[in-house]
Amino acid sequence: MASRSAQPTDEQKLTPQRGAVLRVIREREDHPTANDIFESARKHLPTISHATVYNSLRYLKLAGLVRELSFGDCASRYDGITERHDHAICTDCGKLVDFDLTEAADLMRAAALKSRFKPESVHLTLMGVCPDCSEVNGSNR
Amino acid sequence: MASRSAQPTDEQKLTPQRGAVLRVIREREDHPTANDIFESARKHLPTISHATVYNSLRYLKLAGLVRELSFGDCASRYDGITERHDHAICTDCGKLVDFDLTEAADLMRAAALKSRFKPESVHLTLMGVCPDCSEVNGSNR
DNA sequence: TTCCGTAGTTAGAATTAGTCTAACTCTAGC
DNA sequence: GCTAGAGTTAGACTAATTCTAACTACGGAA
Repeated sequence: MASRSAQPTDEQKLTPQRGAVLRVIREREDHPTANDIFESARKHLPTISHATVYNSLRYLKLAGLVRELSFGDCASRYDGITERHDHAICTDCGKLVDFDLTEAADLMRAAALKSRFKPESVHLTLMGVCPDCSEVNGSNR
Repeated sequence: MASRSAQPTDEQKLTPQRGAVLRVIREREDHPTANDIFESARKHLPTISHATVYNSLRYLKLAGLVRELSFGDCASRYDGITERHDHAICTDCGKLVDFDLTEAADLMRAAALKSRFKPESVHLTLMGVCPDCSEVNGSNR
């Protein structure tokens, strides 16, 4: 996120700290926790504090630049891909993989009908065994 | 422990503490957090400890008697309904509602294909506005 | 029956994630 | 230079969860 201070938009608010947080999330293809981000951001910006990382994450989330995910383990994870997509979690090694289910629109409609909610977004999580693990474990699973 | 020492099955392991935890989860139709469960279980079993509740929850989860859910707020929630079902979360009031999407089997197949995972279960979360909230807020939303 | 090992429970300490707060810094407008 | 506002910082605080070590109950072997 560079330079351009022409328009007084949200971009103006992308301080060095927020930029560093965003860069960390975008540079990693895994889904780091807030703490992972803190550690990595400190490499670029040694004085950045814990609270700033959380503030930045909240800001970036509101600005729609990152997405917050949460799975069983209490620590939120962050994802720089902001288009709608789904996740698969390996029950063996815990790996988290992105994929996109094109049926999502239909899905949301069906879910909204069933639940009688006014739909905003839908998110699907597949629990299963990832290709690596199922290969290692062979057929005994 | 309750009587019947006939079959040495899993049921043998349902100690009073675990029974109390299970009862609490089943008696409530909301989705209590571990702490809610701890508080309620203490009413039946005043000496039960925090760690025992967590141990029991882990045991019950492994035994397939309860399900753990997790949403943004760090505290896991527990659900006594063990049949597969989906959840809708109100973005306005935070209410969590169960529903069942019959398309789930197809869904899982499609998701497994896309992600190349060996599927075990699929879980769908609809974010949206619940009937109550959308009624209150009327059309200005 | 007594002893021993195992499983489960207990209390409380420790750890981890995340929030809060008050002081500090930077920048813009006066 | 002074002031206000936004953002940052360090560190205290809170809540969720796990760990640990001592204790208890119970079943099987001697």
